[in-house]
Amino acid sequence: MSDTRGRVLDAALSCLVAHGFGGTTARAIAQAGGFAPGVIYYHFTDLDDLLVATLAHTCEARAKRYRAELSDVDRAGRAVEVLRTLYDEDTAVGHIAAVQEIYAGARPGSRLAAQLSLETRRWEELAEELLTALLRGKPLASVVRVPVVASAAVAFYLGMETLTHLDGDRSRPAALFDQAARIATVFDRIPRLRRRSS
Amino acid sequence: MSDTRGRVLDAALSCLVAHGFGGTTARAIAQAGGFAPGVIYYHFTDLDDLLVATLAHTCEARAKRYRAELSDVDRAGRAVEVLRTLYDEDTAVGHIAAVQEIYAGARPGSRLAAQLSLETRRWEELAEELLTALLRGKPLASVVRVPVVASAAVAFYLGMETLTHLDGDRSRPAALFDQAARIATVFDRIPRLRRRSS
Amino acid sequence: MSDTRGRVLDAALSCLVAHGFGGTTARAIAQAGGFAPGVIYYHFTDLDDLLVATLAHTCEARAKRYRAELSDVDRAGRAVEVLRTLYDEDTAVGHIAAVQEIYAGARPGSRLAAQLSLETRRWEELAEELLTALLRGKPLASVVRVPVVASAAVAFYLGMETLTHLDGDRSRPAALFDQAARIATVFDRIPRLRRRSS
Amino acid sequence: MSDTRGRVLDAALSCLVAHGFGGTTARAIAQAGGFAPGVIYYHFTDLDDLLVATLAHTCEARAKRYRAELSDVDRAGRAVEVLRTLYDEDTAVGHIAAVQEIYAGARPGSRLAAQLSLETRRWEELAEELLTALLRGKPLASVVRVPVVASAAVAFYLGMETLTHLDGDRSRPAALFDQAARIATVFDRIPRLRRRSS
DNA sequence: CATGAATGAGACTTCATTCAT
DNA sequence: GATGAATGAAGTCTCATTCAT
Repeated sequence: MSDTRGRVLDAALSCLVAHGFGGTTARAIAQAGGFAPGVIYYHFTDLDDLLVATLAHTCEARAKRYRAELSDVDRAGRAVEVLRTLYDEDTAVGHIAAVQEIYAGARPGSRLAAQLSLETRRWEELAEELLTALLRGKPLASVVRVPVVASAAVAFYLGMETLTHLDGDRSRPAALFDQAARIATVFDRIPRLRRRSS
Repeated sequence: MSDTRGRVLDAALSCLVAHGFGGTTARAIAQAGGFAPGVIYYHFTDLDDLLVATLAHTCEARAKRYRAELSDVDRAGRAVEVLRTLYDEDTAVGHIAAVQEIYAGARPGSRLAAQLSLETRRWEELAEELLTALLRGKPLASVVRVPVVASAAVAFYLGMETLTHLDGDRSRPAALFDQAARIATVFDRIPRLRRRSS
Repeated sequence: MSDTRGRVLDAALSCLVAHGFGGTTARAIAQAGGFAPGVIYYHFTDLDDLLVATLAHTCEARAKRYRAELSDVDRAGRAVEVLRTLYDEDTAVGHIAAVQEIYAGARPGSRLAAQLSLETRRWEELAEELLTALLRGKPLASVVRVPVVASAAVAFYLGMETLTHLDGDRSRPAALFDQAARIATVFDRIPRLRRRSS
Repeated sequence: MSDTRGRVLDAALSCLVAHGFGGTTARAIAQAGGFAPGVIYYHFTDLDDLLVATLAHTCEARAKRYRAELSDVDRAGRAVEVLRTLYDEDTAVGHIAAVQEIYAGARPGSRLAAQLSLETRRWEELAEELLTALLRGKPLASVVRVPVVASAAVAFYLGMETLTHLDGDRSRPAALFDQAARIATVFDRIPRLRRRSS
């Protein structure tokens, strides 16, 4: 059973973080992981294949974590708080930077793009769950299409990362979370309507 | 006089649209424009230089158009309507796809990244102007930090494009504009407070 | 009558000094002289032709100067003194650096190489004249083949320049002139034999 | 194990001889050695790096040979004789032509220039050893600064090669060795002074 | 399983030179 | 006489990928 496979995956992730999509070459990955370039092709079909696996790997781990922390959150204020923490974790482990690089570099139509669509869909589902919980019983619920707003949330998150990554200005997400907290407070003040159990 | 410079700019833009950032090589641009690769280097220092110029070129043209159409809009419903039209234009001329590719491909720290920051700032300013007009007199104004939300809007727009570009699903922006229209209607129903002229 | 031709010649020389043989491109010369690249091809067949002319131009000027200063020198001490001054002049006007670059860059068999042979021959002749004057009547004269030693002197001068140029160590020629002066003193102490006028 | 590295080194040397510094391109080297251009970059960082290695390689081999042959020579006549043989060897193996090309082509300030300075220093040291042995006990010793004359000898050797290389006139070195032999004979006739052992 | 040398296509860029104006 | 835009060949170097060991 190959432990090396995991090393390759890790090396690819850290290479993405350190050198970007364009700098994630077979040689660079091999050097980052301390193995020979040929190893990559033993465990993966080609670089695209490796990147697909890397993406799946990091997303799965992070999504599990998100779900664990958000499972019983139903107030916006608390949600923002938790998301801020999770976001900081993302940043710390490099997940964010790597995924953003993959989004940036993947060519439409490639296998990597397909996997990306799949992961995007998963994150949208997660957002839908949270949104549904937050909106339960709120009068605003009738005006909001949950899937659409969930999709908007994912898009926003990705875009914010692209900008932050580019200018390295880490105060941007901070300000955004602050603003979100402010709006969350207003939101949480809106009373829930009585409903039959659903 | 240099009409060719403009042809190079156009070729770069269409190449970005057709082959993405990674596919925008000197050769591909030359082929797209029907000139020799050397021409690029006669008019521009670098591919980077060309891309910077291309970005500035398309952004300037589009920003002018946005400003013209949005100058006297002060209701959200109308704003969404106009933005939808402008967005369709963006899509038609390729502006959007090209800019998104550049965002995706630019390496942090590069000259291109710097220009991108600059353009981002400009779009944020435009968003700020619009937001300020929309919020004037609204009770929500006190809870909203205009610059932060403007920045969020730009981020969202960029992220939406990244996703749309990747999976080619043009129904996403349509759904989002619909949702935005719906929220705009609610928003426009909130009455403005009386204010002293200002 | 073309004054521009002279400007091209000067530009080529200063370009040789500033950027070396390899950096002496048509564009670089044009920029150095403040004219369009096309001008070069109006006055000269090609770059090789220009370099040939440049070499001839600077050598002629310097050779005239050497001959003027050395015409009536017949003692080694004085010769070394004068040569040191002329060498400093060479350095100041860039003659030396330019010629050295041409020697370095010229391909055997090229027209430039042919011109170089010709100029070398001229400098050897000048050296022969000086050597003959210095050796007149000396007992050493019988052991010395003037043309051979003259050729050695030119070779030495060229080699010294190559080394000096490479490491930028201007103390080397200084030390060599000092040593030469020391040997010249010894040489001048050897009495001349009586001879019939010759 | 890398036998190919050696082939690349040899190819570079022969390419230098055959096509000169300017003609020693990656492609030309690859063709000369019968391998793909990419191989060069597998074994060396750079063309510069390869040239540095080539220089070191040939110089080391030759210097060892010089030292072996000259170790116990203390008379000028014999020295000239040995040097003439060594020179013929240099010519035969291409060492001389290659090194001369490198001297000619190296840009001041480059890594190659630095290596060249180093090698120059080594040849000067060798010359110093020989000169010291020849001058031991001679009255002339007091007027001669060994390091300076050693440096002059190296410069002369280099310059002679530049000239010979350019016009392909192999009679020049022959004449010079003849002249040197003649002077050596005179020199060897000067008696050594008595000295305390040292 | 793993290695690392080798390949060859292709990227960017520079340059001498030409030519219409 | 002079200009400067354009060309196309050639140069350096990188990289995904293969393959013998």
